[in-house]
Amino acid sequence: MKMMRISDLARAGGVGVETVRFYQRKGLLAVPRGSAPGGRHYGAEDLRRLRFVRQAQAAGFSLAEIAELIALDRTDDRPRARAMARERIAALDAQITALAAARRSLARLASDCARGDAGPCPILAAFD
Amino acid sequence: MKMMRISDLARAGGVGVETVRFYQRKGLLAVPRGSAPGGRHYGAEDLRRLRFVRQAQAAGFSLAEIAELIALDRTDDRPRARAMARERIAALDAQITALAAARRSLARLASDCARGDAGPCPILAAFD
DNA sequence: CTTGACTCCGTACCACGGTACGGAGGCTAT
DNA sequence: ATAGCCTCCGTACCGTGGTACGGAGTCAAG
Repeated sequence: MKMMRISDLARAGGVGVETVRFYQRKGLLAVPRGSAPGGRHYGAEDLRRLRFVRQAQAAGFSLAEIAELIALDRTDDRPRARAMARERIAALDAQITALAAARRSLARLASDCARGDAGPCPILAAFD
Repeated sequence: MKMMRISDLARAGGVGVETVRFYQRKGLLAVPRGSAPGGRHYGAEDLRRLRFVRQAQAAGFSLAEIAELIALDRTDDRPRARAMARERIAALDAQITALAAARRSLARLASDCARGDAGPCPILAAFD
């Protein structure tokens, strides 16, 4: 687990080395202790953070918001954390609803455009 | 309905004039017949297209894919239309599943970080 | 002690989806 | 007929989230 180099961290997190460095610049990941050049580079905590960033992104947070969440974690600012979670949940609900509606429209489109069907394949009317 | 100017079309479609022009450049919207400068500019068909673009975007299609869909509509290419719809549905299913999972994690986070609660508010562990 | 693999660091570049700006010209009302 | 608002058109710029590149340094193995 210890003595990970940046390339190991990147691989473990499922991203590229350049992406790790990009996250470091954005303040999402700590840059390894300036000294200790030959010793440890990254540890379990860094991987935890990297995974958090990816998951939070999947939840729809922007990198700026994720930076804020990390700061909140350090300061243990519960009210703000709660607020951000609630806001995001509301946005997620709206998004899920919209995607489900789009899915229904597309399913209808796919069946209307069935191979060899004589009826119309009204792509432009798909979302009416 | 007739004699819409670009600003009317934009308003009706819920976008800015510059966005309409951007879509025209991308081939998503027809640019008004070069002649007839004082006469009609845009009609119901243009608004239909504009609305289609926005809905298709909401369904997760990129603008390039939307351009392809419009071309498919003109050529009535059913197999391809079906394939694109099916592909998008699969992506949508994956995305909806991921968002629902994220939603659950956030709901747990929000309740764990309840105001005044003495327990931990483990933001970084939210997605474990 | 040189080669190769790796690090750090800065800068530049990319795709996507817009958004803004400035100039030339046209329509309409005063 | 001139002001004001609109159109068209090209070009430039923006934020987001990366991705690539080139140089300088370090480290271990051959």
